[in-house]
Amino acid sequence: MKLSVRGKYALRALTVLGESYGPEVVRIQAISEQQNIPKRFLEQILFDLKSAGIVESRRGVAGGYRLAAPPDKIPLAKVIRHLEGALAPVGCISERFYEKCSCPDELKCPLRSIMKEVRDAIANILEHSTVADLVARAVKLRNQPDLPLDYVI
Amino acid sequence: MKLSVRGKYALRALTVLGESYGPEVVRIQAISEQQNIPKRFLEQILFDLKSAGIVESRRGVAGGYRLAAPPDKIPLAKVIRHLEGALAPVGCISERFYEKCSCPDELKCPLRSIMKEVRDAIANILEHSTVADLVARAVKLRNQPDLPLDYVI
DNA sequence: ATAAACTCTATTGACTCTATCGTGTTTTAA
DNA sequence: TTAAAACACGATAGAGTCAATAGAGTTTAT
Repeated sequence: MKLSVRGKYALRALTVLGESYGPEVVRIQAISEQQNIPKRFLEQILFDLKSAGIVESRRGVAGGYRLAAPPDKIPLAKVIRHLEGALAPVGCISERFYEKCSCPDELKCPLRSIMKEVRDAIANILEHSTVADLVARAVKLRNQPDLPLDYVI
Repeated sequence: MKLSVRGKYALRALTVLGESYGPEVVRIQAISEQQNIPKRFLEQILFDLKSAGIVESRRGVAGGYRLAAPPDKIPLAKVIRHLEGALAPVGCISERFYEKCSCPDELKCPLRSIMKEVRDAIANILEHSTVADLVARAVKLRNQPDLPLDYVI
C-alpha cells in the first residue's frame, strides 16, 4: 500500500476541491499551482477520478472540477482503491483485488493471517477518513504553530 | 507497503526456519521445495537476510541457514524494513527512510497527518509480531479444519 | 578429491510509473 | 462569431523496479 505519487497528487487535489466545495468549479491550473503538481499530469488524474464518479467537471472557458459528492461522503479508501488497487499488503487477502499466492496452502498460510490484520487496520482508518477530514486537518494545521506531527493528536 | 514477492518469500522462508529453530541448519533446497519458491531466487534472499543479521549460514556439504536469534526476537517489521524499506505509505513520514514530498508545506500537510496514523497502525502490528507468531499461527492453522480467515481470531 | 551447498555479482526481460505531448472537442466571454 | 480557455483521450517516452536466471567462485563433510 505504498502510495504512488499519482495517489498523493489525487488526494491533495481532492483536498483543494473539498475546501472550496460548492456549486462552483475549480480550474486545474489553480490546483496545479497551489499544490505544486505538474498540470498535464493532474489533468490525467482528475479525468481518472471523474471516471470513478468521485469528481465532476465543467468544460469551457469557465470550466474546472468539483467534487461529485459532499466531502464527508468520499472515503479515502474509495479514492485509493480506484487509483492504486488493493489496500491489502498482499493480494491473497484482498476481496476486491484478489490474486493467488504461490504458497502451498493459502488457507493455512500464517503470513496471510497476519497480513489480514494489517489490512484491516489500514482499511479501518481509510474507510472512516474522508475528504472532509483532510479539509478539517488542513484548517487545523494552518491555525497552529509549526509543531511536528507527533504532537498533533 | 505493498509487500513484494521477494518479501513474501522471505517471510515464508523465515517461518520454515522458525519451525525448526535450533543449532541445526536447513538447506535452501528444502525450503525452496516446501514453500514453492524458486531456488536461485531464494538463495539471493537468504543471503540478503544474512547481511541484515537476521539469519546465519553454514557453508559446505552439510550447509544451510538458520535463524540468527530466537524466533520471538525477530519482529516482522525488522525483516520488512530491511527488504522493502519504509513501512509508511508515504516517504515524508518515515523516520528511517524519509523522502521529501512536493507539497507546499510538509508541516501543514493533512495527507501526511492521516498517513502517519496509517503508518502507526501498521508499525504497531508488525513491530509486535515476530517469526514466533508466524510459527504459532502455522501450527494453529494446521490443526484446524479449513475455515476461512474471517473466523479465525 | 569430490560433490553438495553457500557466496556474490551481473544481467535479462517484463512491467510499472511519472511525465509530457498532440490533437481533438466543448464552452463561453467578448 | 470567433478565439481562447479548459476539458478529453490516447499515445508514448524515459526511467526505474522487480522477479528470476546465470555463472563462476568458495567452503566443507566425507
